[in-house]
Amino acid sequence: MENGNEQDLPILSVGFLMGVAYRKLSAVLHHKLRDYDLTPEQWSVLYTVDQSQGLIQKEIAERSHKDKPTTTRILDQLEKKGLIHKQVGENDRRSFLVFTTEKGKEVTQATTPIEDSMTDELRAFMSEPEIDMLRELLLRIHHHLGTKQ
Amino acid sequence: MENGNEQDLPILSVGFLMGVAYRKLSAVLHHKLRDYDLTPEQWSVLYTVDQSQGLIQKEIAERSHKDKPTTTRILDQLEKKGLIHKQVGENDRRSFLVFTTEKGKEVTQATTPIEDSMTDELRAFMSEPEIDMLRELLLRIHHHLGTKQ
DNA sequence: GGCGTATAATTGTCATGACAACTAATTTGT
DNA sequence: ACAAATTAGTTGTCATGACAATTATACGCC
Repeated sequence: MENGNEQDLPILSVGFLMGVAYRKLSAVLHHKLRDYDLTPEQWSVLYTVDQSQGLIQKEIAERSHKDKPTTTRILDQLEKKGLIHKQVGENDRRSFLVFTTEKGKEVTQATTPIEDSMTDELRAFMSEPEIDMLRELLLRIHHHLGTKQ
Repeated sequence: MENGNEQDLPILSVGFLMGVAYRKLSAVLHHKLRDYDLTPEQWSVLYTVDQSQGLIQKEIAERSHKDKPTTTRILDQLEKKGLIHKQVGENDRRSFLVFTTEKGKEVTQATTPIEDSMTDELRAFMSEPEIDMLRELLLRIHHHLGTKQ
């Protein structure tokens, strides 16, 4: 039936367009990850942990751009799924060092190509320079709008 | 102290960069709207209703790119705040026509310049052609990745 | 005209994210 | 060395968004 997009997108501000585009990208990735019982955000945290074993949660939060409560909860879920484990820090008993389990390493290996394939989705309708430009503009927003975090 | 962004952004995929940029834009707009007790998403629905009085919820959902449950809940809040009111449809008693109240019209008038000013934030570090390009690329993602909705 | 299907809206559940408050451990300042 | 301030992490609440299921009404087909 193709709803047709008759009057489409009355609000054209960059912020709202970005919300729409972001949710579509997330939905596509979530769908691609369906066999692994991982959300896109869980994937990003798992990947971060896998790349740098033994980070403390604060560092994971910074690298995956989540606040501390969100990071705690996502790590809880990854732990429940047996993908990561924590180890109390020796120097600082307030913190935990986080590592991927064997299963976590396997899942990361299996899913990283899936995340990579997201760029291919974009290549279907964007040139390589356009993708680079988009990435650069998003990074610029990230670097200039940082009030907090 | 400026955390310094030492190792910054290990995940450089467009999807994750967009999530980060989107959350920053939302946070800035939310902050600008603080005096009006409106979230960015509530604002977008209020604005949509104000622009086209008498839409049914399904149409509001389409235009603001939210699903029906989300639209219901945001409208509930706008109604609780006295910014909109619903009216049972004459032709179709399943649906409601939604209108802004006087207060809703005033708030929309007062806040629309705030939303407009978001683009000025971007102009601080992006040229006008870059902003146009960004908007166009986001729209292209919107139009090409539409599995559903 | 009545039954089956489609549609508008609501409700419920879960994940994420923002924010505030809190606990426990560590560091600072004197 | 001890109190005050800082830091790591957790918990709670709320808004949003995705998804599934439900209710009530309307439509279509025979």
